Amino acid sequence: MKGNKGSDTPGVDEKTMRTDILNKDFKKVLKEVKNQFQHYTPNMVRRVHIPKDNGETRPLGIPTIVDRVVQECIRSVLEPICEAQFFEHSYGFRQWRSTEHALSRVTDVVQKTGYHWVIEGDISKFFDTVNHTKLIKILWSFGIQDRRILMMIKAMLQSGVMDEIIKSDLGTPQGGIISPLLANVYLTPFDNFVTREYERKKLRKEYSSGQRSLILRGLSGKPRIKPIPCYLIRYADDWVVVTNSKKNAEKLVYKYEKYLRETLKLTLSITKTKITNVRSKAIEFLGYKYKQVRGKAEKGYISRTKPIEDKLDKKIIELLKDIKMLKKCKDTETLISDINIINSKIRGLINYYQVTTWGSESMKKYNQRVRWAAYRAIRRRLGAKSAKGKNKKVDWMRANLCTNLIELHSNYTTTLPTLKYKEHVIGVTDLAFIKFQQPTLFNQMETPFTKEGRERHLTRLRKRPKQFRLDFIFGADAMATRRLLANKKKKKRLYNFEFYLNRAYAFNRDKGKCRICGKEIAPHEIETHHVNPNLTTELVNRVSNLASLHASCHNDMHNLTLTETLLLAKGYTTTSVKKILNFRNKLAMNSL
DNA sequence: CATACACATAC
RNA sequence: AUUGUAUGUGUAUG
Ligand SMILES: Nc1ncnc2c1ncn2[C@H]1C[C@H](O)[C@@H](COP(=O)(O)OP(=O)(O)OP(=O)(O)O)O1
Repeated sequence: MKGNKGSDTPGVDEKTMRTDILNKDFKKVLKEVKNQFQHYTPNMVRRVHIPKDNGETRPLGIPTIVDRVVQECIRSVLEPICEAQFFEHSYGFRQWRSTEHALSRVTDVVQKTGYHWVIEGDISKFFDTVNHTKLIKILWSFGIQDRRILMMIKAMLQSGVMDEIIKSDLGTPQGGIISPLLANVYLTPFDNFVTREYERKKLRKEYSSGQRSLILRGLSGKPRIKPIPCYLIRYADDWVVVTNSKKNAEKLVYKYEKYLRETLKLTLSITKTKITNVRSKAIEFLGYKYKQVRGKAEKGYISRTKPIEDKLDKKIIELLKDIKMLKKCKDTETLISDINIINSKIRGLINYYQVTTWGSESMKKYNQRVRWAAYRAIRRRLGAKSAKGKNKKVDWMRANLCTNLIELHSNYTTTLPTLKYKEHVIGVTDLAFIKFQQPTLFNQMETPFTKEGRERHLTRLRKRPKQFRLDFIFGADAMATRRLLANKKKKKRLYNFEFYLNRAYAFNRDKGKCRICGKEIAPHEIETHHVNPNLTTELVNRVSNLASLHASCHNDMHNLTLTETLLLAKGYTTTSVKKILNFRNKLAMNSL
């Protein structure tokens, strides 16, 4: 939560993460949060309207920091329970799943089944129309039946909006920490409704299409109509169903609309819901366009994906505006840092669209405009003569000669607008440096909620597992924490809530070893030293200012009567002594 | 190897 | 000051 951009944006009270959690006393914070769980009365949410992409506005509901903490507590226990019951091809708001997975699922289904009639569904004002009582019932059906938890969730949902009179029993705040989880819970019955007749039944024989008899016999022996073949891919309230004919698509839309309206009290925007033959027209999903086109070989179709043009258009216009602002930079240093920001914006766009087969073609349309805008803006900033003569500061340089983004730029000899400053050659990166990456399907076994799933994840990313269970060593009831709390003569300013959090990260960084003697530290002897205790409250407890030590090493380091020779006599190695002296030096220097 | 902080995208 | 969940990239520090 503290890493969130909004952590210093208050709700209806004035409280922020920095002033009211991190800088506060550890025990006080714990107590305040625990108190919330006695009789939970959440604050109202603060209403802020932000512009949406389509010109309308989005009403945010910003909870107070304490309410965010409480919501996070509840989210973290509910999530594993819910996850086990979510639909496998729901990709929104879920760990380790992404838009890329959703997109590749769509193309994969279409390619392998040959079905090319697609329904694009859109639920109006989704978060704002979630029905509270229905939601609680669905949670119950998920097996979440603890009255206390359900009452707290109900309270969160009903805590009205500041400055708005009407208290309704509709909606979960856009901005609430549990809202995305609740949204997926709420649509799970819909997932089941869509998939239970066909997709779920066919799980074992995935994709084997069309060759079964038209009539199946149910248990009663009564002939049953063969279910309409259909596959659902959902991302939050945005969903796509792939089926085999226009007629069937129409039937399904009819059924789905009725179900959503009658059972979930949601409106399927009929005007926005479209039925498309992806062999003749593209669908739009998650910022991507997708259609099938004839392949080079006579028969068969291949997938083509690309960015939605007008969305990309808008982004590029924004980008060009930013680039033009470069000419207003105060000095060369801010110019460089602004170029880096421009570069990360360009990289961001490339990164999102590199999974599209036609991404490169789309980017090339804007390429030249962006390059020249950048060149002119930098030249304007530094004056016309900076682009003339032998040692031009502003110049076109080959990408592989730039000193920034080396890993990327070294693969290209395209010229880029560059700025030379000291030893650096800073290039404005190019939209055309987009390289198609085949989007991957989500591996259903790879989830953070099982031991095996976590292992698969680590091996795929070629990472090593975390060595320590930080919550065991540093949790509120852990030995190291109790010992610290028992220590009476500690300075309040240093030992605030942030310290309790960050000492765990420092310990992990130090690999559980003492920064003085290099030996492992057992849980009962961990102490965390402030390298420079005189920094401001915001800086003292940064991980970079903390060092994990043995309690004894820590003591000896602070005990100035122990001279170098006495330390050696005590059995410290020469390198350990050096480290002790180093720490002492830093303390002495900074206390001046 | 780790964390923290910028940017991007989806909803 | 524009909140949240998720994904991805880059830079910096040890
Ligand atoms: N920036 C955001 N912050 C918080 N929640 C968001 C944000 N963007 C989207 N959401 C959540 C709340 C939305 O109800 C839900 C679906 O988003 P979206 O389809 O874009 O709008 P919407 O369903 O609220 O209105 P509509 O589709 O009628 O325009 O995702």
